[in-house]
Amino acid sequence: MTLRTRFAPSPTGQVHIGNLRAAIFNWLFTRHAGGEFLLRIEDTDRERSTPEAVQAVLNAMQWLGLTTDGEALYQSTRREAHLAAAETLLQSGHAYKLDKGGTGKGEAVLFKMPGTDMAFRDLIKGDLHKAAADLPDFVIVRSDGNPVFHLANVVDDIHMGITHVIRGDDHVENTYRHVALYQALGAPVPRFAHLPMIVNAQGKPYSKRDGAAYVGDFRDKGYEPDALFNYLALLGWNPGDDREVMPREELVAAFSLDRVQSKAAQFDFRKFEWMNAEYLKRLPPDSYRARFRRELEESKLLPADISENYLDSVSSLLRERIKSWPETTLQAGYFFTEHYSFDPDAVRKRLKKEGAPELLAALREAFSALPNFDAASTETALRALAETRGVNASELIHPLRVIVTGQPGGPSLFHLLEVIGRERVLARMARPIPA
RNA sequence: GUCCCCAUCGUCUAGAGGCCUAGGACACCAGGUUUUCAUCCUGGUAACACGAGUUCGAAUCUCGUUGGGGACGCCA
Repeated sequence: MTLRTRFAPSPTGQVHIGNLRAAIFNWLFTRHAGGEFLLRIEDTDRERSTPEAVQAVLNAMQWLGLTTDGEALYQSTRREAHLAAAETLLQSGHAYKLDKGGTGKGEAVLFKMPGTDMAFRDLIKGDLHKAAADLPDFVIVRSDGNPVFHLANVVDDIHMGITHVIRGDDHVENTYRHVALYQALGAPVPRFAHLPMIVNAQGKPYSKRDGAAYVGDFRDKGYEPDALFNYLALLGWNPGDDREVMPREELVAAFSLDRVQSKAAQFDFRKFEWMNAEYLKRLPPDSYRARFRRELEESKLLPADISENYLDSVSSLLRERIKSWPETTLQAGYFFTEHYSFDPDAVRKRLKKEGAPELLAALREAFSALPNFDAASTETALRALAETRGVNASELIHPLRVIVTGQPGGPSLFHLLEVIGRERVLARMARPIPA
């Protein structure tokens, strides 16, 4: 029998990282075992399910590289099968009709629990039990004729041949009902694994109030999908050794459910950002360049007539310093416009300093006399001037950086001067000190 | 309220009776490298919730306490 798992989101909004992690764990587990990973869209809640939300699920999975086997199954197309199962249960005496509480709305179909204590072995939490008294009968078909989640879920899992149900912690209590349904339907009971939740600093379920909570948030903020994947894989699971930055194949090879934590984990944004930076560093040069270009275009920083050479130079200067794309493009502005902004603190500290304007003027003079304007030449000239004036080189370096870039920090100064070029550098050095 | 689950540095975690004066990573602090910021290198602060028991020996096993979380829908 083929090992088969599924991700069964209900498309009622954006994809939450908790759900995403469930998908990731399912995927990792399945790929490790060489089984099949299926997608089922639980769109039976007509009120809340939307096509946009379905698309969000699909987009999220594609962005993260969560490949599925076969077509997605839409639960709304399975209504007849759900109802047929209810009929079967009615016939076999496992279910009965009841006007619960005398609503007058008609009769609902209730599933009759076995009336015995129940137990199942969770692949993550171990042996779980529940007393019969705590396992009441429950509705499987509403009085309006619509099947309820528990029924639909189990019937579809049987239909799809799901062997391992890996889902969120919040379904633990439902599992007894589900097990009873499988048994009453005469179907083999799958293995269950319940993932602990992702919580915020207060120990409550992580929500949008705690920061980026939806997959789309991470994509919009320019984070790397592989970094999110890796970080989430490590939230509640570890390979058993010290590895943390792990390529997809390594994650697949190392994954096992018995190393999944049974306690909730807190999403640590700082560690995630570190992970993201690790992935950025490892980006192959050509993908880095393509991404850099795209980011610039999207933030409207890129002039139409820019030369590929110039773009190349800028991207390699910024490359070694990037932590995130937004941060990078924020730093890139002054390479493409003369209307770059000035950091007020830097201006005050470096340009409004006594003697700075005069030193800058002298330096400008020295720069214009240079036969070549490469990094080595400007550095030599600057240090020579410092020597002559009897000041520390940094007395020239800092004001120079601020007047040319507007920023207190940045890439190697002499190299960026070379990239920007003599003409523009001299022009910038001659501009009045910003207020 | 009832039922269930959980409990190692601030955070993610290693640890399945002696290898633990508890290891790694992020964050933080200090020093070094650097023209700056970042990177990078070195070092440091920091945890077994508490109490009983079992044992020659407990972070690891048992019980209790406390704390936290989840589920209790004709939602999914």
